[in-house]
Amino acid sequence: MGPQETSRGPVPHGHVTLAQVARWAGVSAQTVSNAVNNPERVAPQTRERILAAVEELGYEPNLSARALRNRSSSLIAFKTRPARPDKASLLMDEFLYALNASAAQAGYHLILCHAEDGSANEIKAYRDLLKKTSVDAFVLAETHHNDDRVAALRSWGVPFATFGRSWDGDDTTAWVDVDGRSGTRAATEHVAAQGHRRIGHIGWLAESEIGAERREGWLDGCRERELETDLQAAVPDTLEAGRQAAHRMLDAARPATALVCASDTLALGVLRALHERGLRPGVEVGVTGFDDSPTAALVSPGLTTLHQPIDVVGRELIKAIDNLLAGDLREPHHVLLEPELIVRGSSVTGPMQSGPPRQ
Amino acid sequence: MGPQETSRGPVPHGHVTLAQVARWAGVSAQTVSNAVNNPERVAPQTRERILAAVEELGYEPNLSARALRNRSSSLIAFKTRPARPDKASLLMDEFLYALNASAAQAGYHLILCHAEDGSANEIKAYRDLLKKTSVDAFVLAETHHNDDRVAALRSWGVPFATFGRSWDGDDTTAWVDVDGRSGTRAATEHVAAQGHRRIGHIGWLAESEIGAERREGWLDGCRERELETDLQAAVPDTLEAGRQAAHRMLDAARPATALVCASDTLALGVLRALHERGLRPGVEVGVTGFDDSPTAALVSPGLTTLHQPIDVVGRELIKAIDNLLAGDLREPHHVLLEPELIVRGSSVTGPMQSGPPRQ
DNA sequence: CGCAGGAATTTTAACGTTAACAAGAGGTGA
DNA sequence: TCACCTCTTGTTAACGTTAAAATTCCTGCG
Repeated sequence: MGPQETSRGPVPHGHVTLAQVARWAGVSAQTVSNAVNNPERVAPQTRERILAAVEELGYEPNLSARALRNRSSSLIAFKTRPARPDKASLLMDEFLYALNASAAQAGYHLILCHAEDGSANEIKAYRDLLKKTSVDAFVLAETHHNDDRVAALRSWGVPFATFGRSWDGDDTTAWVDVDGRSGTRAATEHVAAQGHRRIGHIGWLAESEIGAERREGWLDGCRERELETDLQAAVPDTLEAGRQAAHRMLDAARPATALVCASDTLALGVLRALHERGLRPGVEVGVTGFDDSPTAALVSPGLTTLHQPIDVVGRELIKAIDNLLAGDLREPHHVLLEPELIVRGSSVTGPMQSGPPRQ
Repeated sequence: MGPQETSRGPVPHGHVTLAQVARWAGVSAQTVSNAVNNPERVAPQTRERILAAVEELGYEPNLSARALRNRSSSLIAFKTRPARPDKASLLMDEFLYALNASAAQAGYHLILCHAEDGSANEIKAYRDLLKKTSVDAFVLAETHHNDDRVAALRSWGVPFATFGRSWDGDDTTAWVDVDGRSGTRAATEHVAAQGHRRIGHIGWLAESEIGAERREGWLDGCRERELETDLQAAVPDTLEAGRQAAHRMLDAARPATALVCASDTLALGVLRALHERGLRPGVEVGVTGFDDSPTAALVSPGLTTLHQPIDVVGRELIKAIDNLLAGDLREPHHVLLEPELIVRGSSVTGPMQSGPPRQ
C-alpha cells in the first residue's frame, strides 16, 4: 500500500482502474463495469468475486471518465451570493450546509458557481459552466416572479429545482419552499393570545412575493380575531427601516402594542426603537421576527421568531433533482414546509424575560 | 445556432468540440489545442484564424475530457461545516463567497465536500473525493495544532492551503491568517485610550491557539500601559459563558470597567450581563468583541469589534494554490493579515451611543 | 444430432482532450 | 549540393469508462 510517488503533480494516488480490477478478478473491464452499475447482467458468483476485488483494491470509479463517456457528472451547481452585512440571517450558510449534506448522501457533489450581481451575469455563468463541464442539475435560491434564470434553465432543458416557489404560476418546475404566510399567521395568533389587540405589521416592499405572503399571514391572523389591520408598513429590509416604522406605529393615535415583522432584521430595528423609548420588549410591546437568525437568540430579551426547517429544504431539493435525473416524469416535486414558531422574551411578559425589568 | 434537442438528459447543449473548431479553421485538432493552451507553438496568423473560429463557434474546452487526460480538473475542494446556531458570526458564509469569487477569477471551481464531524471522517471524505475525481487542491479552514487533516494531505502530496496558521511550527504548508494578537491589542489600546484602567479579558479555553493568541494581544496592550492583568477568564465560546464571566469581573473587589472579548458571542454575553445590572455599555463599561458579526452592528448600542479582511483571505488562498499548482517551489505562501477595529457605541461614551441614555 | 434461443461475457469503439512523436517546409553553412 | 537545424503542423495513442455489437457457452427441443 501507499505508493511513494515523488512527482509533485496532482493526484499522486494509487489510481485503481476498472482494468486493474478486471485483471485481478480474471474478467473483462466491461464485466466489472456491469457488476458495479448493472448487477443483474452479471452471474451472481462472478459478481461476488468482482465486488470482492473492488473492495480489496479500493476501486472507485473515476468521475471524469464517467462524465466524459456518459455526459453526466453527478455534479449539482449552486450559485453563492455575497453575505449582506446588514442582514442578521445565517440562512444561506445553513442552507448550503444542508444542501451539501443531502447531496453527498445521494452521491452528488455540489459545485459552486460565481457571478457578479445581476441575472444576466448569472445566466451567462450558468451557460459557461454547462459548456465547460457537464453539470447534471442546478439549484436556484431566492427565485422571484418572472425569474430570468428560471426561464433560461427551462429553455435549455437543464434539470433544476428552486428554493422558493415558481411565483409565475407555472408549476412545471420543481420547488421547495417555506410557508411564510402560515408563519406570520402563527406569530400573529401568538401575540393575540398574549392579549394584544393592536397588532401592527412591518413588512417588505410591494415587489417581493415573499413579503406579500408574510403580510397575508398577518392579515389572516388579524381577520380571524376581528382585529384592525390599519397598522402596516412596507419598507426595505434594513434595521433602520424597521426602527423608523416602529416609531411611527407607536406614535399613532391608537398605538400598536405588538409588532409582527417580516424579518429578524426589521424586528431588531423595532427592538432598537423600543430601547430608545424606554419601552420593554415583551412587557409593553410584543415583537416577533422571521428567520431565527443567531442574533434572535443572542439579544436581550430573546427575539420570538420563525424557524425555517432548512435541513428539510435541502433534503427535498435533492430528492426533487434525483427524481428529475431518474427521468421520473410524474408531477414535478413541490414541497411547502411549515416554519416553526420559536417563542422568546420579546413577545411574552412572563419568565422568559431575561434579567430584572428596569425600574 | 440553438440546436433544438428534445431529449431530457443532461447537457442537451450545443457541444462544440476541438475537432469541430479544427474543421472550421482548416487545421488539425492538436493545432487548435495548441492555439488555446500553448499559443507560442502556433504561427501568429494561424493562431488568429483559430481563435476567431473558437469565438465564432463558442467553443469551451470540456473539463471532463481535460481532467481525464491531464489528471487535473481545475477543481478546488472545500469542506463545509454546520453553522453553529449559538455563534453570531457569518464568517464562514462570507469566506466561502470570497473564496469562490477568487477561485472563479483564477479559472478554478470550488467543489464542496461533506463529512460528519470528526477529523477521521473528514480525512476519509477527502480520500474518497481524490479517488473519485481529480481534485487539484484543497482548502482547509479552522486548522489547529497537530491537525490530522494537514498531516494526511501532506502525506498524500496533495497541494493545499489553509485558512489558519500551521500552528505546529512546520511552515512547509501554505497558509493565510488574520493576526488575532494585534487585533485584541488594538482593542485594548482603544479602550485604554477611552480612559479605562481596569481592563479585563474574556477569552477561550486553553486548548485553542486562536484564543491564546488573542489573549496575548490583550496582555500586550495592558503591559504597554502598565495596567494590571489579573482580570481574565478562559471559557467556552458561548453567550452564557460570556455573561457569567462578565458578572464575575464586575463583582470583583476592584471591578473591571472595560472588557475585551475574544469573540462577538462572548461580548454579547457581556452586554446581556450589563443589561441585567442596569449598566450602560460604553458609558459605564467598555466592551469589545471580535469578528464583526452582523449582530455587532444590529444590537443597541453597536458592538465595537474587529473585522477580518475575509475577501483578502480568499484571494490570497487562491494565489497560494495557484503558486503550488504552477509548481512554484519557492517559499510557501504565508500571509498574516491585520484585522480592522470597528468602533461602535459599546466602547465609547460619546455620540455613537444610540438613543438617549436611560434615566 | 443439429440447431434455435438465451444467458454470460468479451470485443470494439467512442466520449474530448493533449503528450509524444513524426513529417514537411524553409533556411543556413560547409 | 547536402546534411542539419528550426519552425510549424499533422498523426497516433492514451487517459478510464460504458453502450452496442459480437462471441462463447449452455440448455432444451424437434
